[in-house]
Amino acid sequence: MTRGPDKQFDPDTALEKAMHLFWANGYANTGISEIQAALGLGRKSLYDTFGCKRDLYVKALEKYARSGSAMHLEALGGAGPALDQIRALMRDCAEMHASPDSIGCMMGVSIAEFGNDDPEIAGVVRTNLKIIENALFAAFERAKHSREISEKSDSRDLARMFVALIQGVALVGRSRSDPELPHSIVNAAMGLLERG
Amino acid sequence: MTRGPDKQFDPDTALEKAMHLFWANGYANTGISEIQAALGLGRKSLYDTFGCKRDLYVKALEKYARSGSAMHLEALGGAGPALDQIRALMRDCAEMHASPDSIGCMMGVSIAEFGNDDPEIAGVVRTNLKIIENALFAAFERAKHSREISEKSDSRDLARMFVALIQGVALVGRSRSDPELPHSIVNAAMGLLERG
DNA sequence: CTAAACCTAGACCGATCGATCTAAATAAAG
DNA sequence: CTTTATTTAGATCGATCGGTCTAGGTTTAG
Repeated sequence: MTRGPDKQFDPDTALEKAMHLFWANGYANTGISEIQAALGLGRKSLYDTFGCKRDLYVKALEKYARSGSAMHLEALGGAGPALDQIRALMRDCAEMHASPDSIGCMMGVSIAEFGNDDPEIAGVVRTNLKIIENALFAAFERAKHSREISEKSDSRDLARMFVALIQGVALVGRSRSDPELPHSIVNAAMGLLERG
Repeated sequence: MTRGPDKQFDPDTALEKAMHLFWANGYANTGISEIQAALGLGRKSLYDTFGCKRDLYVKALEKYARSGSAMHLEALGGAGPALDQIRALMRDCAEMHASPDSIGCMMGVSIAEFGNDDPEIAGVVRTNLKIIENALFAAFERAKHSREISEKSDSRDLARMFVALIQGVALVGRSRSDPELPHSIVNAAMGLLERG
């Protein structure tokens, strides 16, 4: 039997705002007060709902991983030519990180900040990257069988290379060096893939 | 006319140790006390020699950039088949980041932590990545003219893609996911390059 | 010797951090 | 109504941070 009002805020919306803060600024450079202000919550509500700062970060990272995985799986999952799907995915990636609003990829930011120090965080990142690698692997296998790419290609290696490329694109996007960079990178990769 | 003893420590050696700390742990997660302990210096000597923490970080980042640029320019600068030089460079990169001791690339770590917030830091990173891109560009141009790679290749795009790949390899190296990943990534890239 | 420059060791300061706690307001259940 | 749970606001705590400062030791120049 519950008494009193339900939560007057949506925990999932709040978590998403926290996710964006951690994503943009990293863990150490995001203060609890900053999170509190952005979420419009009292300190007690924050701790009651999400636990300590690190727990909140893990929840935010898991949320990012879920939405990222879903996005990649959707892009690579349907019917139709696999190479087209891969190309579309990479072009979207380039487009996103060519924007002056790009803040990179939270997976990459998390790796940079935590490396392998925190086992749970490292596990979330590894699992997510592996999911994307496997989705790309399946797509490359389909592309190979339908002769869209060379049969001499190693789909596992290609999948891993494209995961690395996505991380590279996100990184140069975060650095805001030159909006042309992401497009150059993807152009080169797709050109090689289509000719090789 | 100087009086008293010369510095009883080598500033360059000390800077290199600080560089490794920042490289491994990032800026925010490296404390002055930690640096002081690693360098074996008194706090006063530290501040007299290198200024505040951020100035020390910039000096460390510049040192990293110098040595990294030199390494890449040396690998790509000599005579001989350009494609072989590129392959050797990438294999070395994979080897380095396949090690369980890999801590990734300080450029990538710096981008993840600072993004575009600190203009001076962003400038150092951008300059360094541009130097490497240009060295790769020259190598790809040579490879193209000597028919080592397809004439249809865009050397500028390829150079940028390989910079992104290097950053991607370094990132997965820092995450210590799987020692095979860096080799897979480089195998795929070199395979595409040699066939495309 | 004295004087000056550099060193280490460590106290110290103000600010900020994450986290806890209290108090008052609010809203739903009975 | 009362009761209970949740809310926001904000005081507060101990720890840690970057940075400054003082004290005392050491080495070199004159």
